[in-house]
Amino acid sequence: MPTAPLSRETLLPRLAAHVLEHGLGGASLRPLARAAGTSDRMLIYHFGNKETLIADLLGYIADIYSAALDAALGPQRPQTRQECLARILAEGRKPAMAAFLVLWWDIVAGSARGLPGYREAAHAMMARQLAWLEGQMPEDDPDPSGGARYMMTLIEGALMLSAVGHEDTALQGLLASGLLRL
Amino acid sequence: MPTAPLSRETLLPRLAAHVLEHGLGGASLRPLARAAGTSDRMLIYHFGNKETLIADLLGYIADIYSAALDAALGPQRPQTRQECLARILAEGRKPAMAAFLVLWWDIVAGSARGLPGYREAAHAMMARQLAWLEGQMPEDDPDPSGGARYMMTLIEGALMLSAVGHEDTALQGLLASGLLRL
DNA sequence: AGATTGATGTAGCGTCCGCTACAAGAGGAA
DNA sequence: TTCCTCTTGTAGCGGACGCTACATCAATCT
Repeated sequence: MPTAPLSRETLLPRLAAHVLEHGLGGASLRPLARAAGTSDRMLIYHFGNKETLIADLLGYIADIYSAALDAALGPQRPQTRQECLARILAEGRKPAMAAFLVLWWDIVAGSARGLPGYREAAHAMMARQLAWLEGQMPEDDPDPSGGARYMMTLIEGALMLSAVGHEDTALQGLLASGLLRL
Repeated sequence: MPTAPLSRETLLPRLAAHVLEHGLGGASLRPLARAAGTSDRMLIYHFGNKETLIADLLGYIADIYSAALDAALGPQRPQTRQECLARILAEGRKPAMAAFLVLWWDIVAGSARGLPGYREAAHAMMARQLAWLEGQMPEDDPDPSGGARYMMTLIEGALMLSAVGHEDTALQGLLASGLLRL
């Protein structure tokens, strides 16, 4: 049985799985290497240094996030903004999304602090989500661009409030917006 | 000249200043101690262990955040939701707020990940901000409670988008909400 | 006075960190 | 064959980490 060749491309999926589970903050070379079935020595060999590894990893995670959004596209568009929001909230409640969200706040924090690679990855992921959301807007919506950005702002605010235990505040905020019906 | 006595109370302000500048992620005992004019040995002596130190520090930061909000209360309430939002955005653009915001995303990330003390501090800070916002709602507002939560959700979403370089998306989202006029 | 307690310094433990030096094997090129 | 390059293993460097052992000194209490 030949051992699979190791390269950036074969390593990144396993590294991504590890940070999705354990976060970016405490991600150090030796645990990452163990999760990827190799050694810290080889991670440095393939990526040059840890900073590049993390930047590449963030780029890869942005890519698989895009792919997940593509896969989530339903066959037909919602007919109202309310329906659109309901779909998105349902999407965000999927269990696979939970790990992603925890990692997401790591990325936002790194972006706000200016860590190399974080802002680019976060920006790309949001841009992708915005494009996806625009594609999900009702066909007869009077202002799909503004509407998508409005919903985006609301959704991200609700997610943040939920992350700090203010699910109720988020829920009432969405209700008061008129975009959510119980 | 007698040296100032060291205690949790005298240490916390200096520790808070340090994490406001350097973040929570890389906060380790020796740099924290240097910033507070003492030794790692004494930090452990006063707080027991690092986890308790961070939890106490987060609580203290939540307190000074509350005090900052109190100080920001204007003499008279705004008369419309638009004016209310404009005030809050102006508040958030103050330079002192910038360091706070960077730290805030650290706290949100820790809260999402379940680190001890983070969720409590984040929840308290959001609760305080929500109360402040309710007090800022126009006196004749038809639904101050729901309106405050709605604006809160929008504002936090806009802050997050700004943190990842999507200031334009946030701006257009707020414009599309009708709560912001240029 | 003698004993007790609290606050602090010095030194160091064991562990993890990112990274490197060095050697060795495998496979292709001359 | 003889190189040479790519890939990998082993070992370890210097430093930071959280934390502890131990001693000291001043203040307080009996």
